[in-house]
Amino acid sequence: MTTPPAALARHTGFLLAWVAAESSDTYARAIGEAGFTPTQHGVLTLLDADGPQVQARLSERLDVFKPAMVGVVTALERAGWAQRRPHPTDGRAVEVHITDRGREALRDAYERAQAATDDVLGVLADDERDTLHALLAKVAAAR
Amino acid sequence: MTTPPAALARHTGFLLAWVAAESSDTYARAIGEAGFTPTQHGVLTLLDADGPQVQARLSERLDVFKPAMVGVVTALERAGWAQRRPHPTDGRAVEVHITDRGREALRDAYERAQAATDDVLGVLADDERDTLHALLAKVAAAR
DNA sequence: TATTGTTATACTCTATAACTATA
DNA sequence: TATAGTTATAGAGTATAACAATA
Repeated sequence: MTTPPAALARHTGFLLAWVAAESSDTYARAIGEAGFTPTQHGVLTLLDADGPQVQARLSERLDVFKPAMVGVVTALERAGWAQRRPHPTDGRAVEVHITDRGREALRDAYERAQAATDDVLGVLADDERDTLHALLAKVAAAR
Repeated sequence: MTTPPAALARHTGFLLAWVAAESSDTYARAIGEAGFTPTQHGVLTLLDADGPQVQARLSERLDVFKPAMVGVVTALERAGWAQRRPHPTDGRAVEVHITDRGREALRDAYERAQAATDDVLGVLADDERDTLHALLAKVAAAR
């Protein structure tokens, strides 16, 4: 698809979905070149930012079902980007840790993701882009 | 999920995807109550705005694969919202027309969709909402 | 009795291939 | 040779149920 049909572009909700789809596709392709799926990238970003976490918490924060998270963490472990370790106090739980190689891969993916976002939002001036970000943040914070 | 993780909300691309997902879910639920799937709603909106169209064109404009469009149009036909008619000049093609009942259903769905968008974007002031729309439109037009 | 991680399974959506009839 | 609509089918992604171990 090149550009959205005028009849649909009148609705902000449709525009939002359309632009997000373009953005998501571009982003997914970019981090895919770094070896990540979007969910894997999300998990690793959370581990990097907020430290080791239990799978159940990752599932909840990323809105990914628990059975799906199993495969995601296993994939990250096989790539050498994360490690499962027994939880210190809760014998049921598993703590997921990011590795040094995981942090490296994350930096690589970050640069690619930035380039992808620039590709989509590049038509906007810097201040327009800031405004868009602020508006979206306001909507997100209210949910 | 309640609100997006701070580590991810820094990226405009992620925010876009997150807000769009919220918006799409709310929108899909709203028009679902009117009996539509999002794609059915998109097809009928195009037929209403731009007149009868061949399936191949609908597929292209909505970025839906041709085999999927078959089922969508069949569903619209069964609901009495659209009709397939032989194309006047091209014997291979089928023209899809919206019916009066389809227009009625569309009006119903439109009100529900508006309410859904209001629910998501309601935190924004009117001028902020206009700004958001304009920025998204600018990005979409540039693709 | 509830929760964590897991396996198995079902279901929906998306995508490809291939066939027909027309062009 | 190419295109429109269709059928069949394969595949990815998503959701549910149920189980073992632990709380």
